[in-house]
Amino acid sequence: MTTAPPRARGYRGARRPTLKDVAALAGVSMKTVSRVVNGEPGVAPAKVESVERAVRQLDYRPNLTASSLRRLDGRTAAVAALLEDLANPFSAELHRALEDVAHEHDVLLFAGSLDESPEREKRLVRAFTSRRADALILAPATSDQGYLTYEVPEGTPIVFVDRAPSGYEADAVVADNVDGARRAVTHLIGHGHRRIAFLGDRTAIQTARDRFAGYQQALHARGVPFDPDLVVHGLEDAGRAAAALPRLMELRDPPSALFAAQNEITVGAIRHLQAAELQDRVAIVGFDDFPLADLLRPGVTVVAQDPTAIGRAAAERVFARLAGDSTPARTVVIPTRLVVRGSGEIPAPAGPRRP
Amino acid sequence: MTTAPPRARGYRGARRPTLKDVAALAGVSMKTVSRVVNGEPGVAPAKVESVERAVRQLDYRPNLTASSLRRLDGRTAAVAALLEDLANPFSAELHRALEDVAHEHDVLLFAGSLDESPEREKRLVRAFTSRRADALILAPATSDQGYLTYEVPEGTPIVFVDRAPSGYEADAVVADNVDGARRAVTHLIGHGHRRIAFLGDRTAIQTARDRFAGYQQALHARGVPFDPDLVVHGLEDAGRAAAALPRLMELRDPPSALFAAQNEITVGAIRHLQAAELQDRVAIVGFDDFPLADLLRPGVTVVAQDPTAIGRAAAERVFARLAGDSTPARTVVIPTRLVVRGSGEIPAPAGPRRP
DNA sequence: CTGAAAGCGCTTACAG
DNA sequence: CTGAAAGCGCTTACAG
Repeated sequence: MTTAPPRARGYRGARRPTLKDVAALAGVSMKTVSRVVNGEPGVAPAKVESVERAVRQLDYRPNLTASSLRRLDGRTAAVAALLEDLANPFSAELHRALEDVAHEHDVLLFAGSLDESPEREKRLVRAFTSRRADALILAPATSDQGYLTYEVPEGTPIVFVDRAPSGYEADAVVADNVDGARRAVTHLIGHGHRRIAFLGDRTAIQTARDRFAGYQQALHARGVPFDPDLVVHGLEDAGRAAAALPRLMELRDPPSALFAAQNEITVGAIRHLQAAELQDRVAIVGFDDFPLADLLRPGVTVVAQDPTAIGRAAAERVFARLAGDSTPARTVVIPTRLVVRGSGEIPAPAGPRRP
Repeated sequence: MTTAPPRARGYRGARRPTLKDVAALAGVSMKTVSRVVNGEPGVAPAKVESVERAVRQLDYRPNLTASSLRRLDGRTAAVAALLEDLANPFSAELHRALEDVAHEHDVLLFAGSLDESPEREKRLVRAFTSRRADALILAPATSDQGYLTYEVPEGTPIVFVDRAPSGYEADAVVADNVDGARRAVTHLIGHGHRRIAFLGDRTAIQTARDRFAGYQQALHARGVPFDPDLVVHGLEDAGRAAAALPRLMELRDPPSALFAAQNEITVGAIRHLQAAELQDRVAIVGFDDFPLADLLRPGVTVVAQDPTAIGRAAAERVFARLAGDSTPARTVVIPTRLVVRGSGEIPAPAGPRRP
């Protein structure tokens, strides 16, 4: 209990007043109070007045959980967002964009981090469903979301963000990962690099596989040989990314450029490059923008996703579905943008490598 | 509606099954199903078995909003966090820490950004209260929270984070803003600076005033004259902070050091220093750490708050109150930490200023 | 324009 | 160990 000072008015310490209490004080039926509280028309002005006075006097606040229980549509005006990690700037910006659109619709947001844990995803989906969230926005950690079929009622829209669904048909808003990665690597090739390392997250993650595919496609398109020694998967955080670099840089024929396929990986790689004083000699392009990328020296060239646009688009799909849109599931692809800042334009060292 | 494939089992397209449906299928009373679902002891094993079979067959999921409506304690197992801006790394980390503790208690989190808007704060407090959140965690945008007395029922704990309450008695978890600012400025004085600018947020914000007080105290303690020309308040974002610098640097007697009293302000100031190529000549210490502060050149010296510690402590207060702790409201002060990285150790230029 | 009765999906408070 | 009845705070579906 917080030790609040005694209340100046209204109920004090007693149970919260209910519709019934307001009705009794105003001398009308519960139904009339309900009409006034919900702004329904067709109530005599005098009764409206006396209900409003009673509401003020009692500090009455409607109980939305009770009203949603009885309402036919069962809406709770709450939507759940299940994202990768709310502390990561990508998820945080996405979350903020979702909040802004939800706020326009007077809808609140539940939020949860999945941390790449399929179990956590299932647990949270169930928790939000039990609380009757009106819709789910999901950046899945599972590789197959077939379980949603029996876990979530059909009336509850699900919109996937960042990662496309698998085993379940639903709207999705994703970045063009293959194309973005291709552009990043093509950019490096354009600056003369032929030894380009791939630094990626766990291959269980679809977007990680897509970015790897884009990397391979870019090499192939420009006739740059693919060398598995330059590929590192499974870099789950900045620390592991930094730790993976020494081995790469000590190869007989080390990479002259790095493609870091996720923001944490980019930061980890740069931390190592700076520690080894290689930041002006080894080129790097990252996938995902991050705050302050422009303030590092050199500035960090990235393929930027637009988490705000992704979030807004996802929220718009949610509210379209809630408004009754029953067209087939669609996937919205948000394009990426190459942001040139310096690190990606470091040229390959001149050498005998190219005939 | 998402266009899910036909369900393999359970209800399909029909309404969700209820306790009553399970009871009918299992051939027991609703009360028995309730007992099994809630893990209450004292049900014959055979009945447990047949209830569990019916639950699986129907894909029954209890409706938590209904159960919380009827329960005596009325708990919804949801807590609301009203923070400054979920996209700001400080709020995002704080939010994540809250989530982690809540998750340990099987409690979900509602989240909202206040954007320094008192109206938005009141609207969201009401929205969360209407949804019967079990507790509120609040980084207030209002200057007086007296309205909480009649807006939030006494049984609902409120814990303030980052900013202390005013006009309302409640637990709070805050950083030591005065002391942190004092240490930052003392550190700059220790490197010979006597012309130290203060770059602060709107003075309507208590923490902004506290940090300004710490700045003044440090000057006073070391006998450095206070010059109002070196003080800029009202810097609401990085852009305004950057835009405020030219005027300062063009003073007849410009500052040799900056104290940036918030992370966005620090970033804005650095953006200007880099653009003007002053980053190696003008010292800066920021309040609040931020990601990549160590990777800038020079590294950015900051007085770091610990948003994770603040969040954990706040969540712990919440769950202590929910568990029945009725001791007087307390304020937990989380100490700050000076993190030396280079920008704060740039010495004052030698000059005739000091006798 | 207004209200009495029933019911949303659960748990409580009993009685057996 | 089990269940029938009542009720949480609202809205629905009526009837007047």
